[in-house]
Amino acid sequence: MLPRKIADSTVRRLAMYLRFLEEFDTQGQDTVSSDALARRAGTTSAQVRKDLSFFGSFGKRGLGYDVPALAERLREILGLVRRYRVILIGAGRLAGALATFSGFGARGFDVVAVVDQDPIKIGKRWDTLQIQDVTRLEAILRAEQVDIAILVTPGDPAQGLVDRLVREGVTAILSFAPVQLLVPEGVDVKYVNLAIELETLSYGLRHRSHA
Amino acid sequence: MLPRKIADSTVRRLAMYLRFLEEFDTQGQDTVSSDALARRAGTTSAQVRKDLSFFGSFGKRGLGYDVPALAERLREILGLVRRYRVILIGAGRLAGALATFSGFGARGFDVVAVVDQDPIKIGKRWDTLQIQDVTRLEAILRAEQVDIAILVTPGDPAQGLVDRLVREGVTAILSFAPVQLLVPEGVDVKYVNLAIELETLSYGLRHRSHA
DNA sequence: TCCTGTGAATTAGTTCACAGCG
DNA sequence: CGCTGTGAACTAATTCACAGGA
Repeated sequence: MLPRKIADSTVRRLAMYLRFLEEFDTQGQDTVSSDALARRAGTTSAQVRKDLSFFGSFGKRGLGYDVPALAERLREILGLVRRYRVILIGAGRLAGALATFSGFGARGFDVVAVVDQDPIKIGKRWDTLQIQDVTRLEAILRAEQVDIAILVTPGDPAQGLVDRLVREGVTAILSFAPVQLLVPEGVDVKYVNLAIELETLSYGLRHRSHA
Repeated sequence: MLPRKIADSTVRRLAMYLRFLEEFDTQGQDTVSSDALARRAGTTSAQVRKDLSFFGSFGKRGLGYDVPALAERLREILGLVRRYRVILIGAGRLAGALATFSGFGARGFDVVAVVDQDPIKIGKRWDTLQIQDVTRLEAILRAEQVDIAILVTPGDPAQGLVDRLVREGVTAILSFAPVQLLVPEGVDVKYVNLAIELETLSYGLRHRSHA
């Protein structure tokens, strides 16, 4: 039911399936086949069934999957039956966009604190959030019961900040900093690196046009 | 030398290697081993050598790689020997953060236009960029010789906008819209989906703590 | 019949291990 | 020596293909 190691790619697809199931649910569709779900998610029906099979059998042969039931199962699998408390490390423009992005809240992630090192930014408000001094990071992490940290800083200070997060027990980090972070076993870091996405597109432009 | 199909994961690592080579170069280090580069990039020396081997042999046995020379070769491979013209589709907060993010310019990507559909936003300026009406999209794409489009809209209008981009010959798209886009063969779409990153972290939190 | 669930087959990606060159 | 370059071995991920239940 909960096997040793599920591939990251599988987990990401589950999150996508959930999104599309919610869409189908809103449209009042109460049943869906692996094929329909696959088409929506840009994959194959076998992939959908295999992904789900790691966690159990949720479908009815000849019929497909019950949309709200499967959605609920995926929410459980993904751990989305509770809300998560998120801290933003860094208060630049990107952090501001993330802080005020209502989509996170809608999906169960609440930004509960923002910190920065810049005295000019500290004290300013973004909606109901006040930018706090990063020197108080440890106190904030404890007081706010933070589950997830989003790192939105330049590369240089990133590792030092991660060390402090880890020391306080944070085990889930989403980093926009363009550096490879060193973390101990048991700490999960996901990277979003926009420059690398663009460079990958650049590679494709060069090589597809020359093909 | 330029083999048929290089894995996306390989291309992304090449982009990372380039970043670290530039770092080494700045520090005046003129030679680097696959092992040192691997350590910095969070991978293995065999992986580094294999990744590079798809494109040729750039190292010296017993010595390693010449830092500036390998960096230059990677820039060629990735197509970063020229600059790219980027359009932002959508003028929300995230787009604003991207538009004014100097990191893109530093890596060869120039934001040359921003469009939006909202009359309140149209005409406003972000630095030197003026937000234009999305109805003029086709004209702008032609006038500005756009290479890459970054889609920063809600999910609903995304597919329609992509269709228009594709019709005008855009073949490289970076999408922040939380939907799967349908594009013809030859058009390359990369996705950045922040909600899915967070949900993947959520999965890890749930399953590691229960292990 | 239709569509799931799943072993088996296949393909893709990574790591090993060593020959060979500087 | 030391470290690259690369087939071969291995591991991971995807796809096939079909038995079997609704």
